[in-house]
Amino acid sequence: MSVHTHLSLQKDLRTRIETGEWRAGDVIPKEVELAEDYGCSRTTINRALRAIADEGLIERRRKGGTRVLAAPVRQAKFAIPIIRKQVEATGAVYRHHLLSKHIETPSPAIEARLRLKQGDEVAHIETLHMSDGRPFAFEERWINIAAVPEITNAPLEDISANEWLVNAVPYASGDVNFSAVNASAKIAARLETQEGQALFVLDRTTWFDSQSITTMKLYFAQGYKLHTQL
Amino acid sequence: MSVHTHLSLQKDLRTRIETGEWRAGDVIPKEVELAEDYGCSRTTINRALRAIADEGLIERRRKGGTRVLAAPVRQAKFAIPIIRKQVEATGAVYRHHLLSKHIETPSPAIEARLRLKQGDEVAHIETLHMSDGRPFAFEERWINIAAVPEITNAPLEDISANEWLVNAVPYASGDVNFSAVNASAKIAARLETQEGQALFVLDRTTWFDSQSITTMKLYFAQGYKLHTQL
DNA sequence: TAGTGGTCTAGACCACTCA
DNA sequence: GAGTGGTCTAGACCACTAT
Repeated sequence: MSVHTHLSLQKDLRTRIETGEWRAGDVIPKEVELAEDYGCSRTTINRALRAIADEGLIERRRKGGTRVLAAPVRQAKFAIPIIRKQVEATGAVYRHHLLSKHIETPSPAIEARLRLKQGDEVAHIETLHMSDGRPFAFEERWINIAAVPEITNAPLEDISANEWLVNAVPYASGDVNFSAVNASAKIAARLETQEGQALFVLDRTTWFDSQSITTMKLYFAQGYKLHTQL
Repeated sequence: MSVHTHLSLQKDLRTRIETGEWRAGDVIPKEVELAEDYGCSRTTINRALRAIADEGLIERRRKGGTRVLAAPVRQAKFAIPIIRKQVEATGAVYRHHLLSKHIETPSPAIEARLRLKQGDEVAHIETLHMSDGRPFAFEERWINIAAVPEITNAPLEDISANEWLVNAVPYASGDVNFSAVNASAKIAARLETQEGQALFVLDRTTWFDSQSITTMKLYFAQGYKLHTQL
């Protein structure tokens, strides 16, 4: 093994791009040449370049070579943890209150979001998530009973629907939207704020194996920020 | 080469986890065994497992083996493109208006955010981004002149500060926050909405080589959603 | 101390794509 | 048709860590 690892190579190659040695649009040397220059195997160079390409810094084409991209599309990554863990990560004590749970015929909007057949019923659940005794987020959720019939017997006083579902259907996929809304009177009361207060909202619909599981809206208390680094 | 590729292996291994053949907490077979089972080399198995580990589905430890994680931390990825491209991607026509540009002594808050020395000056720029003639986002930005002196001569009527900076300092890193705020009277007027309207805000500070470049707040017009898939 | 993943290597063949 | 990246292989040694 030479003195280079795929990580040190990544760092070095990235630097050569960032300092402008290789400018946007330039074709950088081919793998075989880089391998000779660095005195390592082509496999290792390849791994380093692949990592950089995944980040969007370069673009690679067979025969065309490897190009530095002009406007790297910045990708922000957010972790979407279970709410309990999100609260506990701040050092606060988590609790949740099950405010209501009904089995009902969904509104047309919910029926469409979950792509239900007519007559399918949903569990409609309202939960308040607390951090050190103060409201952290208000959750309104609808669950496709046909997909998860066990929900009707779940002990949602002890474990939040959020967490129960993650355990019951851990590897689901889904759509996520973030937006801002003015608090309605009802939601303002839940979150102990004023009607009209701007709230950060997470809107999520979850699927497993092309069957809809649940759709939910999570209204975070005033002042919440979603943070990440680039 | 066997019939397996690292991609087909990834898919197969993922399925075995998602269907519950390997449950949360289980240790799955070691690389050498999987290589024998699938009739491929350990290198290929390793690559497939590494990819799955990057997604947060499994956890790998030397000597400890590979474990299925209990609560996979879902990672949402968002692309953060140049605003012009974001608008144009919807098929709309993009334009921007430079509302103001001043060289000034920063407020203490901005000074702290950019970690400026006392006496350092900033360019304070206000821009309105338009989509098909309607307000799309209002941008308030402060630029560290010491870091990017060329900004004082940049033709910001023709190219938005957003885009100019991406070209001038393409490979910067930074912090990003998303939040919700009520529109002030001034911002409401810019975005042609009402005071108090909940707005989705992107708050970003950018660094290059541990020197601060710029900090900005981007207020999106009413109804904006940030979307992604899991 | 022993077992498992982390990584590197040299060589090979393949697949895409540019000219 | 030829050049470049994409990938696989077999073997090797290393680094971490569980027991």
